[in-house]
Amino acid sequence: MEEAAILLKQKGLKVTPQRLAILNLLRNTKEHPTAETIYKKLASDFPTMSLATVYKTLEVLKNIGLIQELNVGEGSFRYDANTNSHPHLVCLGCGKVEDLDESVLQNLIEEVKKHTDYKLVEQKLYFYGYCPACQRKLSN
Amino acid sequence: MEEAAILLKQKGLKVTPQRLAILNLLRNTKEHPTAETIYKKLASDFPTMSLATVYKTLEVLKNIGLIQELNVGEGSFRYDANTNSHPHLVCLGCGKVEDLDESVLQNLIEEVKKHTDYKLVEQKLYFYGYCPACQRKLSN
DNA sequence: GTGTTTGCAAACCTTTTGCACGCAG
DNA sequence: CTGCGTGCAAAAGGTTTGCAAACAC
Repeated sequence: MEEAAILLKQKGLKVTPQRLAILNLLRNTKEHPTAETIYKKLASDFPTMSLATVYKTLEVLKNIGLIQELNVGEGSFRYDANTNSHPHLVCLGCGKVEDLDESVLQNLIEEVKKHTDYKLVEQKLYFYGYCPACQRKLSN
Repeated sequence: MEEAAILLKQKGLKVTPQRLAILNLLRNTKEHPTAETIYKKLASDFPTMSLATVYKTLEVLKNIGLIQELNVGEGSFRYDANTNSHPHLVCLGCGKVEDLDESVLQNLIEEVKKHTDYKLVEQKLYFYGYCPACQRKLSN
């Protein structure tokens, strides 16, 4: 049985083709797609699947901690199978969303802890700028 | 003439009571209100003002850089007259949103710059946790 | 006076919900 | 078989838009 199916079963969820497809799609991409994007990408394999099912599935996967929801500030959510609340780097030129690593995150958290008496639980960190390729385009 | 009016005039905008009220409200609070909250707070002074006007005004103020829009991840935007893209601290207990200072921000940005070749322009940083008061409530 | 802004209602877009049918276990 | 999951359509919630009337300048 494939890994995604095992993960679902472990959490006591029924393993349906739609759930497998959505989870696998997220686990195999670095693109942080929206619900709409996921829906369209799977439309060819699951022509009858509704957008509501995508949303319901994302909700379930989020609740059991297999994926996380990102809010880059676009009016719709993006989803990520990397559930660390790691920092994201958003390119203002081409719109792509990349990850920054965990080690950077730890340093950022340390810095904030020094300056607050909040008990920190998680964080959503988005840095916006231009990726190397877009920087080159701009300088032309 | 009051400061808010001067700011509007400088940007070539008509100075209307609604605009003044919204801008002043934002400049005199640390609460990061939503459009809805602003609307309700001003309802007693401006009973005929519509929510659409609040939104249109916020859009205008945002475009000329007098306020910024925050997305804490609640499904609605919050607004802030502090236009530095400073980090925010969100209390998971009581929902309040506080600011972290500029000096912390500079350290955070330095750390990220060390690890990326993006040209950074701005950032949206939200740290979630429990404020001291909510920590006390939880431990009871 | 003229063009911008307001206020209302309707439209919009993403996300959520209710419910009958269908499939996984 | 039993109940959870799906698909459809309708609803919801926040935000945006179109347009006529009102107002700033």
